[in-house]
Amino acid sequence: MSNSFAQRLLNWYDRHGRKALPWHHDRNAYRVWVSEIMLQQTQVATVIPYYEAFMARFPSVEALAAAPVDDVLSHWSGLGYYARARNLQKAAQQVVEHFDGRFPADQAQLESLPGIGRSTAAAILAQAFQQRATILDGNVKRVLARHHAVDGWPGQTRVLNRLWEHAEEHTPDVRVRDYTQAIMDLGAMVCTRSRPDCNSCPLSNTCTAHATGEAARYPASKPKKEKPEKSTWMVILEDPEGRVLLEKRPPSGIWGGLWSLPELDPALEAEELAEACEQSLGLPCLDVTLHNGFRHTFSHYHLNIRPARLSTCHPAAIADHDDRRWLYRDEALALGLPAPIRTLLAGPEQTALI
DNA sequence: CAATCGTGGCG
DNA sequence: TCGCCAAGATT
Repeated sequence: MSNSFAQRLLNWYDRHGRKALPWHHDRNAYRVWVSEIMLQQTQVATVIPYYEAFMARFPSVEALAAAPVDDVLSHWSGLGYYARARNLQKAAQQVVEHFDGRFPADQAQLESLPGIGRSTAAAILAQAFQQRATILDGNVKRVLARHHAVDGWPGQTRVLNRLWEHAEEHTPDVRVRDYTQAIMDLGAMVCTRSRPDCNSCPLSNTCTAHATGEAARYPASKPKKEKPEKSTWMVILEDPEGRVLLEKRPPSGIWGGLWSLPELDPALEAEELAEACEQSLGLPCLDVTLHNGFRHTFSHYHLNIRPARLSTCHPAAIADHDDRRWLYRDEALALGLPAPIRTLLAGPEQTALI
């Protein structure tokens, strides 16, 4: 099968593929696993600096399992999808406890670990254990949707199953590790979302979409729906020494497990902030300054953040607690904070009215 | 099955 | 400025 789909891809990979990414050296299951989790819905260039810092701090599955969860989250701060970080540590603890610190070379056992689904388990099998397994990420979906002219949005189960079938049938018995990297690289470098470079593609001869000049039409885009607008008050409560109050967010939901500024009811009027602050936080509010609001865009809604800086007297009335702490701003920035909160705490003071 | 979960880059 | 979406998994 010297001219098979897989073989053409491997020949292309030998010349053009990416072989020097940070998780490509000292390759073991732990390093591959961490990279795969970080790379979920996250671009390679974004991941690289996070990966380097994370591996320096947590060089082994044992180190990760034993670390304080806030430490793990702080290394994830800014990456998004924070359930990945919490699941990562849970899985590390399970690997240490149930598998004696060694990742199982088995699809079902890998999928039993939190945060590892079908594609990630396959990636670990192929990349770390060189075992035949089939991945299906965004790149592979795009390559296969074009090559086989698969109609419909890949978010639909029906379409997804068809893509999985194509992915399985192309997976070779030899050089699976390189093949897995190859098909992702082709999607990232040649079969790109916009302006695919079909002239450089080793698969164009057999590509159905290319034959009809419709490569750009695949895969079908997600049906669009309106994004709801939500609002919130984010309160910078500051004591005379410049310390600010942070609260640990509940483990699930947006920014789960991260620290953030206290939130107040979005229905409140600006004039009601002082009283609401005293009631919900139990501290006297001496002064209120409103700042420019800004909008943070999520994948499925927009959050209008209205910051207010409140001053209070010395906070000795409230001792630090597991989920409530007074911190200087540089200390706060060292915690796991959502990106908008980091901006708010680090940014210049703005005094314009909302 | 559809909704949820972040952020930054890019056209 | 804005919509789309990226090495998906979970509920």
